[in-house]
Amino acid sequence: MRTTTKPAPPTVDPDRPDLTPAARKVLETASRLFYERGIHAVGVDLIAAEAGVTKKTLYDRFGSKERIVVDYLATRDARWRAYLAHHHDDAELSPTDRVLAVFDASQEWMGANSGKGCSMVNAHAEISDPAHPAYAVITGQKRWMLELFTRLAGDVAPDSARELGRSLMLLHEGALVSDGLDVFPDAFGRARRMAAFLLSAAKDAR
Amino acid sequence: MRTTTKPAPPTVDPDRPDLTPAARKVLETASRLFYERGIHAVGVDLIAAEAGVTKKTLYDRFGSKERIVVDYLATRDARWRAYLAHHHDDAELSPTDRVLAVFDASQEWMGANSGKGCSMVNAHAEISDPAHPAYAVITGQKRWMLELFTRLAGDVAPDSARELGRSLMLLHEGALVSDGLDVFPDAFGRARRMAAFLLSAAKDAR
DNA sequence: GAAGAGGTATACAGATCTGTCTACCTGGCA
DNA sequence: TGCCAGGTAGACAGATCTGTATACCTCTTC
Repeated sequence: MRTTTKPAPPTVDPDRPDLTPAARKVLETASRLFYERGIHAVGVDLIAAEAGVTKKTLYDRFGSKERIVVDYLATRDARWRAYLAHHHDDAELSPTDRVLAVFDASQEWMGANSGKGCSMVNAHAEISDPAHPAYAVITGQKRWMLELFTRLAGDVAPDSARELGRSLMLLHEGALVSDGLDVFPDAFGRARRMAAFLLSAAKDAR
Repeated sequence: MRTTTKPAPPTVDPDRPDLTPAARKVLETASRLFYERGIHAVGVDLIAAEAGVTKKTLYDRFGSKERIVVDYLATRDARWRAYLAHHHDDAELSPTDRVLAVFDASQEWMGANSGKGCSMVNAHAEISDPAHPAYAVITGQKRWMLELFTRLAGDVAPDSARELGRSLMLLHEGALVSDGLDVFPDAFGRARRMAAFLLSAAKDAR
């Protein structure tokens, strides 16, 4: 990884108005199954059956399983970004609170989507070929998150934006995986407190 | 998860002297392929072919693919614990240095095993059934790591051992996944610095 | 009222996956 | 000498997987 190409904002519409009702049902069903059971463990027959749709319709709309996988990740990414934007628009927040709001949003998101961890990390575990079209979606989201944290950190302590951004990213990834493994409670609350500690230390060091 | 049963130390011998040479070759090959490509993406035919062994031998020794998966995770876990023990035995370290040595060991380990992240987390993404025998290996390792960090933290700041242990665990998980995703450099170095910061703050608060 | 988009139902092709079976070989050991 | 553990070689069974094909139905729209 670690290319020098730019952020890559071309995200899909989270509501997918381009899809027919049957196609939307397929994507929703596939997303749930992929997340709960893993990508390779879920076949197209199962997706079609659970979606209440014939396999022909599935292939007429998506063309291949690989395409459904890519759409699954891209749409979930788009929904997460929209979810996060909504959390940031909610009120006029201090720079520090805007950082902490990301951890709050993740906690709520994982609570709602009952957590098996990060779908991007999980997909990364199953996809070995960097040329796979899903790879760009996965790394794209992670780079977007890193840039988000770096930008938000810059509003708290401009001189250490890059350093702080990476540390916040590490905390967020740690909370995501810890929450999915469920080895100790309240991973996001903990990461949030640790983030607040880091931010206050960076502010004091000005 | 979050059972109340005890740690569960019954680990296998990392060198697996119980295996025949052909079986050891199978396990080594399977371990590499599972880690690089994912468990479901690798078939037993491929494992046998790459190991230079017939499929009959493979089934005579292991009985099922599931068993190879469990042995893959259990043996890797055992090797990691031995690797870590070796790092802790190396010299007489201060309590703080013993914590930081875990991050050093992980960095070296990932450097040698060229990282696609944590094999336990990756396996967790592919195994949905908690009754699967591999599940206990995965959660067992994570709980063991949490207890290790808690114990080591207790030697630095006894009053906050539990809290510190969880925070160190979160940092370590964050570094593992960040290293695997390769979205920013030197994740373990960063986690190590953050851990040192946390430990010094906990010591000052005594 | 013709056409086409978006469906259902179902069979099928071809590949791949886990697991089994028969037949044979080889070296160590009682 | 004979036995047996641990192999090789290779065919095969049965399930499952991705993807395609044929035939038909039902709206909406021009």
